[in-house]
Amino acid sequence: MQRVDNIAGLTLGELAEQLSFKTPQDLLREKGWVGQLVEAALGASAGSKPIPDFEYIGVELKTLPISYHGKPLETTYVSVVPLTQLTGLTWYNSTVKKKLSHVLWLPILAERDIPVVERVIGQGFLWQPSPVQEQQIRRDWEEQIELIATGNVDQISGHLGEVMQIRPKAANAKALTDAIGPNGKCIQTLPRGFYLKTNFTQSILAQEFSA
DNA sequence: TTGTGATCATTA
DNA sequence: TAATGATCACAA
Repeated sequence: MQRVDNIAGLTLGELAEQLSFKTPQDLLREKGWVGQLVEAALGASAGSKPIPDFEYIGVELKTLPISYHGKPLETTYVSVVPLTQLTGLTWYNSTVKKKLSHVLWLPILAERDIPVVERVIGQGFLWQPSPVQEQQIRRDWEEQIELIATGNVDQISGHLGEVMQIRPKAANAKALTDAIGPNGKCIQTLPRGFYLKTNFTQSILAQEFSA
């Protein structure tokens, strides 16, 4: 958290310079650049391993792009959605519960008209879901996992879910993976991810900064 | 191919 | 203009 406090208020350009990162003109081709930068700054065990960013303390790091008014500009990716081998899968052993059990949120003032180099790092904070918040996420998870388990993955769209939705998460629309189809047969479908809706992350920010 | 980091950009 | 569906880079 000392590191978090130390980078609060810095622009992405300033932090990039400190770490010898080259700031891109835009994020068109480097959508994960900001996340990689703050991982390096905060000492997260980088890489694409399926473990928490800070594996020894079980904390997940999430940057959160916000508008001038402090509203989240994007949904927040949580994890890949399991589409097969769902037997025995419960909320309690789900990747979503694990990932969201402890999160370090790092707001970034990232309005689209601000050049990447001038975007400002906000005050990061640790968060754990309240009982109510966990119930909201759990309901969305169980409802949508049920659809997948019963072979109705293709009926899922981003409209579902009160606070967490399922959307494509793939290299492109041609990427396919195995899933359960009607009649229990194996079908090919787009890989999906769980995303926290902006209304939910906004409430987390409100909870943190209103107090 | 799947998982990590996400944002882009068209649609509703 | 917000939200959904599409997409980008890199590592293992």
